[in-house]
Amino acid sequence: MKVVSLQLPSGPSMERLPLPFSPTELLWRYPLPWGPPPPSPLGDTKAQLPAGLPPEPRLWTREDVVVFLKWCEREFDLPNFDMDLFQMNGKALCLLTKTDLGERCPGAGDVLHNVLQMLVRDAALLGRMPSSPVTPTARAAPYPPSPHSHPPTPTWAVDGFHHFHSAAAAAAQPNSVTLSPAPSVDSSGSPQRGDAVTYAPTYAPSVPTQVQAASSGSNHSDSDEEAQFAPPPRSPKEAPLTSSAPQTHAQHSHYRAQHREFFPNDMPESNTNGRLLWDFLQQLLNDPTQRYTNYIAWKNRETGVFKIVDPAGLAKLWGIQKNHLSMNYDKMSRALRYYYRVNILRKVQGERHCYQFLRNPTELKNIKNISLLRQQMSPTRVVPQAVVKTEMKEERCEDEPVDEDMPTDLSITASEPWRKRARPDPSSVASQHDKHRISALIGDNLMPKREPEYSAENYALNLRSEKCEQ
DNA sequence: TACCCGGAAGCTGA
DNA sequence: ATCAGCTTCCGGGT
Repeated sequence: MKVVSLQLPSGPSMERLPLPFSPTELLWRYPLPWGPPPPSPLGDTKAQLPAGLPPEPRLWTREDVVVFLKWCEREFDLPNFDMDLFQMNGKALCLLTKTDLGERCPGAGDVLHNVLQMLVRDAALLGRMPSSPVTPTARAAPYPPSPHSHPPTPTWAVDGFHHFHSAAAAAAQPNSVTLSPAPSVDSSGSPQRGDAVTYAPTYAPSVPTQVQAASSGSNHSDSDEEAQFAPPPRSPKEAPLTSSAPQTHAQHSHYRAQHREFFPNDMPESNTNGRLLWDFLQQLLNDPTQRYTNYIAWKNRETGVFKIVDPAGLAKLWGIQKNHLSMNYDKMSRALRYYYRVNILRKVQGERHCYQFLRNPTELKNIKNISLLRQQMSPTRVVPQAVVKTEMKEERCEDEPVDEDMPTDLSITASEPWRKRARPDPSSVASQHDKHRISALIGDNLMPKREPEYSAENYALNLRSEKCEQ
């Protein structure tokens, strides 16, 4: 993997860790490595590690761990930890899962876990991405809105984020995307303001772009756009939010209250924290402040259709999220294509960089749970590839319901069976990819084949029903 | 040329 | 050790 020189916040700003944001909060705070970070609401005086504490938690001694925990108690208004349960060095501490931490410090495990994860990640980022000034560049113009763009459909207030965002707004909590602290209990997000297609033409770059490109050696599709990289889209409304949050103890407490509201201890594993690509995309798409619409934006939220506005930029974000800094759109799109076969996504034909979620966030969220049942489920119906190709030649339009007999075997081109591309002998294909076939089982089991639920229509329907459930 | 596709193998964290 | 979910690379089609 190529090492990228990225301009990351360094020095004091990195030591003043904006706790208790998640590891990936770094990304959301500093949405791009090639732009300076926005002011951190938590980043000032209070939220810095005690002096002398190494920034890399895994290097901490037992004493350091104690110092850290004491600091957390103060800083985040956490109940006092039982230090006997933390007789360990930093490395061991970092190996504790959220559940482990929750057992040791009920009510604060998730906070502690997130803090640790962020520290670890920050340390890793610092270690591998020395800052390197490069020539500032600026995007000449925002991505032109697609002529097919639909007007905003500000109706998706359907999930558990609803109250969170309200609270967050009340607390002037900026950057509330918080991919990782796990609001992705339901990753859909629920913007309180206008959403959907906003290609964010309002952003006026005011800071130099800092990028030393990962793509200098990576695949096509990066370099050209890279030369145009501008700072992340930031809607004007973000600025006041970002800058108006002095770091106070009360706000730590407030954050904590929100945090716990979102991540009650009895459901610590019910999210993917943006670690999964679909979740990552959903959270960017549903960012309440619409900061990522220069990267990815809904074209039609009701039907789950979205457009990757800046493929290279989005891929980089994803790469940062996953610590694969050589990520590019080619690779990321491969991951997206794997979602075809499990009917999470499909390509919108004829439109570049346009995809459609075939499942709403709640369904996606449930995939994880349902997967636990896969062994109890009936085996996958295997459809011979040749048959599928014959059966499904007709191209579907974007909003047309998917064929009820959508093939789901992984060896089958489920996403676009109308493609007439020559394929290897189906029998040989069928004997391959056992590993991925397991994934297909999960997908299959999620999708009763007689229910056309993966249609755009049903996507919207599900959204509405979710609203009702709220 | 960029996008798009899916096969194949490998990696990583749980 | 197993598995999910990618990541990486690739050859080929549009």
